[in-house]
Amino acid sequence: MDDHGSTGLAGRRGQAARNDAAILDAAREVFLADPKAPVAAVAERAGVGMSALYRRYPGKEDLLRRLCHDGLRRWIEEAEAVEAEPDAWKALVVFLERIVDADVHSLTVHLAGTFTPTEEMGSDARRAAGLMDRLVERAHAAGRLRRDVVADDMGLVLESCAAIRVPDPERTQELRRRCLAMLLAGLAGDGAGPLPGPAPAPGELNWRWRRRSG
Amino acid sequence: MDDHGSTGLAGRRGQAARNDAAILDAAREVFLADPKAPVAAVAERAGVGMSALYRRYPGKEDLLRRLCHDGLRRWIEEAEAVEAEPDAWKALVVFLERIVDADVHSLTVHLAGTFTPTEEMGSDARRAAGLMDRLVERAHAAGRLRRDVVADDMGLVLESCAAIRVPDPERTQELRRRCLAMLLAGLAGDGAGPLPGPAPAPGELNWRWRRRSG
DNA sequence: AGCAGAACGGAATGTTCTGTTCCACTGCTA
DNA sequence: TAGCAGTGGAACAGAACATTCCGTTCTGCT
Repeated sequence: MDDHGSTGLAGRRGQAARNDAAILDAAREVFLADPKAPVAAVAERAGVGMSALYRRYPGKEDLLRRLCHDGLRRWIEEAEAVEAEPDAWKALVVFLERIVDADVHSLTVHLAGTFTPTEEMGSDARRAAGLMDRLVERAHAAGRLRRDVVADDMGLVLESCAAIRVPDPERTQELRRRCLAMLLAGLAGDGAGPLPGPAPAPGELNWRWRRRSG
Repeated sequence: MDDHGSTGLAGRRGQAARNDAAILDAAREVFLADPKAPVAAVAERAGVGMSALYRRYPGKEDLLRRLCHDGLRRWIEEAEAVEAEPDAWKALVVFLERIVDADVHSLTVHLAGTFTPTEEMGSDARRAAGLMDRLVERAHAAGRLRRDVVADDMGLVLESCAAIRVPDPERTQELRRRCLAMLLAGLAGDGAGPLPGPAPAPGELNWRWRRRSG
């Protein structure tokens, strides 16, 4: 059976393929705005019925998991992409900008806790942490990052930027960039005094990932 | 009828007065953690029954409103308190630290949208904005704040810090302080380049306050 | 041309969750 | 000591939600 090109527009096959994407896009938008949003909201936003959704995912949790895992993979992808950049500081900055622009942090952090994670997600998360470590280490070695900043502080930075949200998505992105710029200016060079408090410990900001104790 | 001292510990009167505070404290904790939390969670946390709650507030919305308005008043209080500080930069920093420590920003911003605001709250909000303007203006005049930062950028800062949250409240406060310090270091002096994008417009970050259009 | 079934929209269903009310009880207060 | 303000917690009604089901459409293959 020929496929007429897998992403072609014609026929039922194309419709289905387009729905695949529409559902994922809608789910991203809806669940990023409110992680507890009802499934029906996703269907409505995607312009499809409930059955189109349940044909693809056994349940809500599976959709959430998929969304989160996709975000995690994107994270790793971006982190690997900037490793080629020779300027360590620029690599870090570009990476953070990309994560902030794509709203990947919310995807991987705020969605956690709404589903039970796979083992593969666990190992991917470890891999991601390793990449972040290296990125920060390089920036330190280049002397461009203030010394009392640790890799897990980047979690603080991303969490801060992801918190900015206004109804218009494009404006949201602009404001987040502005927030990131303020943080970066504070991160570079040595500030007036040392940063207060113990630095965030590894995994401390990912508490939503911990298995529910109830 | 004598009162034995209005906050005294003895008897039914004292019990009631203590419950007043317990309910407000519990409500703050619960609703800050999740603005959509059920009322029963507040009662449980406060260690009281439902009737103790409904005797004081006609409904959930009234409790939320009260919480938010209290936060707004606290905001104004803190802003007025630092006006006496002669060092403009220190005034701004101390103010931000106090707001972050007391988690007042979440109270006034994240709770909005869960109730319909009073007119008095509207005027208080305007008053608060005016105080922020003056605080930033002073810091600018003293040359301690980078020139392309506007008053509404403080909303960005507070939103960022308020987003940091871990299960332990004290640790949360430490991490927020750290986040604030990074932002302040970036805010002081002129950074590497100008801040990107149009600065946040007045009221742009308070969109939750806008009346629901549905 | 004609059939088998993949894909779909959306209403129906059963269940959980929540705001609010109600009632019997307690122990100050006057 | 009589009365009632104050209370705990169960009961209730209705909203919200994930999931299922059924009738329909239209493609892809023979």
